[in-house]
Amino acid sequence: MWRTGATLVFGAGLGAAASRLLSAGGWREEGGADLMSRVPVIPVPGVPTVQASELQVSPGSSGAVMKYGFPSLGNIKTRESYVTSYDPLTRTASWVIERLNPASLSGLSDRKYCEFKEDDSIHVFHRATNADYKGSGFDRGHLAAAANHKWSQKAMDDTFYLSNVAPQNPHLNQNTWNNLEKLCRSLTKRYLNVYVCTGPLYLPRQEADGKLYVRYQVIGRNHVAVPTHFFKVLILEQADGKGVELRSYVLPNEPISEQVPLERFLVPIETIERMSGLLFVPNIMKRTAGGVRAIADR
DNA sequence: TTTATTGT
Repeated sequence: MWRTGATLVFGAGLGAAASRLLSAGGWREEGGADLMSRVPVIPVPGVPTVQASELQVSPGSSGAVMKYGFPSLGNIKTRESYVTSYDPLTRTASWVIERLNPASLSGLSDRKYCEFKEDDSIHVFHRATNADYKGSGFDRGHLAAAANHKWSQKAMDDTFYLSNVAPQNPHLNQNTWNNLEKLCRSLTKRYLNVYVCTGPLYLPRQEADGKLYVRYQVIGRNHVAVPTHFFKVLILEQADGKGVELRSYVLPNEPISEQVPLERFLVPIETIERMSGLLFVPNIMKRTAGGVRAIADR
């Protein structure tokens, strides 16, 4: 069984497909086959590539990884393998962006040389520690995945900062979430670059009194927040230079049968933007001539 | 293969 026990309810204005996908009773999709025709894989025609000189929103030297802009502008950190925004309240990242291509995926780096470590750049009041996770029942789930950065041991090491980690259901992490990470890597065979933005979500649920509450567990002495869900936004650059495509996923932080196809978790990017407080599409539109075209349920 | 934790 993979459906959520709790009822998920979102605010007005969500796309029909999204509200159907996330409707009361959990994640069972009722739209049938035509749901897929109305959801994600968004073609973005127009400018195929953007020159580095056009980058203006990038604080620091985040470079090519941030080509499509920042989802938010607080607590930005740039590491060897990713750029991230840290949320001191939850003791985990708001989002992490990485760029995958065949070069980033190949190399001799090995996670056996890596250890999860505190992020000393974060104030000790707001920092997760390994002790927080120990015995919690949750995995230290990577946001930017280690195997995405075999090109450099330093790059792989940097994914082991606990600021790039969130408490994740072990079954989810080691099965369906792992499969989603593998899918991201396999897409580098068909696309020039795969930009991946990953983060936690803390979604409201309807409780017994009929009202909506955001409720999440916290673990350890530092009260590291356990996300209710995780998102992944993929920006896929076509190799022929014709433009980019978007795909965005939301998965509940609970066991999911591997029998459930990943397509079942596709959602319109606007759904993630509303739920997360982040913005992706304005950035992408700024970076492309044609903008985001024709999403049926937008 | 990659994702991990726990115990010795």
